[in-house]
Amino acid sequence: MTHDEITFMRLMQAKGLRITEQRLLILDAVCAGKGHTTFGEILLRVKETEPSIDQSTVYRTLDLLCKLGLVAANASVSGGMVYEIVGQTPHHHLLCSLCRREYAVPQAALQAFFEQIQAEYGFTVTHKHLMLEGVCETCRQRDDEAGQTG
Amino acid sequence: MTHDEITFMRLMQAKGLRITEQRLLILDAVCAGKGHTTFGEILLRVKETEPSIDQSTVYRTLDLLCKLGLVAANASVSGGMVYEIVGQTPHHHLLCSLCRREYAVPQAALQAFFEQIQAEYGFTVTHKHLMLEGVCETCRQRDDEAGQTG
DNA sequence: GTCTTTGCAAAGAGTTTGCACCTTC
DNA sequence: GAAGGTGCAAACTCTTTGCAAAGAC
Repeated sequence: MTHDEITFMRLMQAKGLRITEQRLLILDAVCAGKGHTTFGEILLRVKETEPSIDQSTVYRTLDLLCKLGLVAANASVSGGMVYEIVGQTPHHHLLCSLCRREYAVPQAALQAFFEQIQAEYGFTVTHKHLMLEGVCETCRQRDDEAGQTG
Repeated sequence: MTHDEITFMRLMQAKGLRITEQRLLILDAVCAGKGHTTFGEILLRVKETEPSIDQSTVYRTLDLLCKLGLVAANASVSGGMVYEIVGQTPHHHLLCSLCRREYAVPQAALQAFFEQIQAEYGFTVTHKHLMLEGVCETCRQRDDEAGQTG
């Protein structure tokens, strides 16, 4: 069990909601994708195991999982939605705009920054999955080398 | 002239593109909305002056303005796109999830944080319009009071 | 006069909804 | 057995595209 299946079951029972094959499959599919997973990827993965599953079920279930706080939904750059399991430790992401790779950043690294915003603006940041775009070290070095020699 | 209309004209002429009534109107509409403006708001504002304008024109023009670097497009939390004039000074936003109000934050306030990310992760943040969700001071105080008395 | 841009309409993605049937508890 | 969940199909929103007419230079 790679994810909080027990948390899921407990939450469901507490709310009088049914635990179904489909819901477990969809939760699994979100877990299987490290980092942010697009809707299409989740649907594809779920359909591998159970082809009869409908996209409306996936949408409804993802919505439910978000409300339960097990999954976080974010609007992706391309317009669609991306989903991610909310782990024990809140964290954020660095997305390299060149290689499209994602790097996780623990909440601790942003804590000081959030506190500064709080102090200066009285604004309490509650953002759970911040996505910072930029250029990663690998890509930057590659670019630097290309620039030097050219 | 509230915005870089001259910059716009110069850019257009340099690229051999036509300066039209519609394009000026759409640029105005993006300027008129402080902070992030949704597509719907822009369309509405433009239609007030010129009802015959079509949404496809607005989409095409916004796309053009983005390519010219005059407007920045971001995926909003609700899925649609939001647009904003790219000013001289880069800045970011605090979005209150309770009152939906937006607060601008100068780039300077985030500089130290971006440098920390650079130092710790070798990652150069290039994000131009960061959108941080949270709770603003006004809403937090209201909630605090409600919580105390209740 | 030429080439770009526009409005219209229709198509295309992505997402939501209504409903009859099925499943979980 | 009752309440909730699923699949199907259709609707709905947001965005893009093709094309003939209109407009900028």
